[in-house]
Amino acid sequence: MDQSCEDVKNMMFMFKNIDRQVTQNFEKCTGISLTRYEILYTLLNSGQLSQIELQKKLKIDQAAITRHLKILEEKNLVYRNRNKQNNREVIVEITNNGMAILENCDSNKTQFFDELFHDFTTKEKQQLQMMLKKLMVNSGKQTG
Amino acid sequence: MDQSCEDVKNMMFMFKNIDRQVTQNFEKCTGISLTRYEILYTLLNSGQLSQIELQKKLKIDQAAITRHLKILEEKNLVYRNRNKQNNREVIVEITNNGMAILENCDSNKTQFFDELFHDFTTKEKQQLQMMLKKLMVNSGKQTG
DNA sequence: ATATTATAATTGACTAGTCAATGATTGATT
DNA sequence: AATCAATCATTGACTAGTCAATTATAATAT
Repeated sequence: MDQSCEDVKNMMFMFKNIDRQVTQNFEKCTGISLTRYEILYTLLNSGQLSQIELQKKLKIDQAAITRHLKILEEKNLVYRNRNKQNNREVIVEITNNGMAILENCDSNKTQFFDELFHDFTTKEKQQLQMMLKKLMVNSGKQTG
Repeated sequence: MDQSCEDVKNMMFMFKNIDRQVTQNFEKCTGISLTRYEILYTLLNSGQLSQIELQKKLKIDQAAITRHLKILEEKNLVYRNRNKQNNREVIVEITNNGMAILENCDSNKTQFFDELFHDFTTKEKQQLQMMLKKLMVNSGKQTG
């Protein structure tokens, strides 16, 4: 296999491993999973959202959203109520408890991210960000 | 939350999504999962390996390795035999069938990767590779 | 008004990882 | 030689996603 292809494959391998490591470490460090953090954070910024809106923002399957929210609701971190105007929808909202959780893990999270990127310049971070955006678009196009 | 931290969080989010997309698309495109492709490819290049050696190269859990190999063995893509010199070890080797599979998916794979990086310059790819290596190291350090 | 279609959430069955416990074998210590 | 510790593979129970089928509701067309 030619070198360029080998390199790309290697990058995919690294993607997988970095994601796994980061996800694991984030939870150890902050006490909340990265996805559930993301859900709470999105709700904090956007206010009330239906599950489908949340799904579109987070780009994970609706089934996964439903299950996460069930757990977050059990822990009193979100409220869920049917939309009176459209009974198909469930409207989700963060609770005070949920906000407190976000605040609590904030300094851990910051430290965590700082460590991860400690040997990156600001410019490098920008470049990475830009390249990731391109890959998001390209990988999104490949099917559907 | 400050902007830099927000950006980093966003990158982690993109990591997750790119990995998911790529993994999914790769399998659709080539007919084999990226991890199992990686296992076969590693065996092709390294010859016989014990499961623990494979585990160290792929950096995924031993349990996952065992399960993948079981399936690959059922499909006659690898051989597995206890090491006579050390009966704790299982020695794994790719079969001719396994090599054929790798060859078959090769052009699909190449096209797949080309599409994914179609708007990247060679230099950008190199930079990305370098940054991913740094992130691998950094994320590996954060715990154990 | 009724039948059809579309949308939103849920559930079940699946894949691919994790960790922790277990079993078998080997190596080291006394 | 017998015990104790370490190593390797396996298994079971778990998390977090996927897809496909189901249910309930809303919107549309006849």
